[in-house]
Amino acid sequence: MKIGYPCINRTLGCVGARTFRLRNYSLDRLDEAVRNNLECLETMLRFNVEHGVLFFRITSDLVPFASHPDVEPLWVNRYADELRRIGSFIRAYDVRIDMHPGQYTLLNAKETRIVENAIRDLEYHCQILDQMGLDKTAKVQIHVGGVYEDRSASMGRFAEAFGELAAPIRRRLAIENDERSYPLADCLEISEATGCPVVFDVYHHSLLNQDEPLHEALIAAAETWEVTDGLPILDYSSSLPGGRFGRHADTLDPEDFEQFLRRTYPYDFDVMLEIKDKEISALRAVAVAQNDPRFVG
DNA sequence: AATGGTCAAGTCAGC
DNA sequence: GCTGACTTGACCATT
Repeated sequence: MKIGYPCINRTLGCVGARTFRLRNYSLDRLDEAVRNNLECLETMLRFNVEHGVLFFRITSDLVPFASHPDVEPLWVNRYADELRRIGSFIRAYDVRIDMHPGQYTLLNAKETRIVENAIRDLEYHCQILDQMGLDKTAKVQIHVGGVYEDRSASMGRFAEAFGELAAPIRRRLAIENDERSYPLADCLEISEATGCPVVFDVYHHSLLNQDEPLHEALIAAAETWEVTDGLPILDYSSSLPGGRFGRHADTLDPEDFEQFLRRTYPYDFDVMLEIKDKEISALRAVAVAQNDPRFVG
């Protein structure tokens, strides 16, 4: 069990997701942003390794606008050396990596233009991981998408689009249960049809479920992972006290996390903490997990 | 230097 | 049919 956090580290001074407004786009600006982002990524990875955090989500903004038609042909191959070097570091310290494209990446959209954009976006994410020389345990996790007033047809469109993806993309994908449209049971059904592993989001599951007990849900999700996919990934967070539906907590509640570790014992997985204060919570989680025989840091 | 409006993209609820 | 929430960090124009 490795513990990780997504994309950003506020303890270190660097900004790892520098971007720019598209109207201000230039090759110089792109270079400046990407070189800065890669340097910061390396700094964050070093910090993580020093602190027992061996799981990390790389931001989708690593190369801003990477799947934009004007930008895409320029960036591929442009940063290959840097990506290879960072990849070597990741492999040397056996760091688990994932990426998580945003809400606009919809494989099951009805409009072909949207699906095409989604595929280009997935190509970008996979290119980054490929150029780092990472195997398929480095996952790109996405949500199933919209319901479009017909759940089963929309799940069918996802499975169909998935089947048509190029192999280098298909092998990296994982689907995650969400909190408003597709609960775990739907993801498992899609997984059955596609072979795509399921990232189990504990918090989403608490908001949208079919009353499965935690350990049952955990086992079912874990069974969708082949050995070559790596340890199952689990997204952990809790609700913001007093916050609106679905809001993530500002910081880790160590007692809640300790209870979570107890309740999931002895099942093994890598834990991504989706919590606002990022590395602060990750370090606290690492401290809590020190006594757990599953923990690797 | 600080502030607040705005930013590629889509869906869905609410009017 | 249209508008705004969703969620959220960073950019950038304005002061």
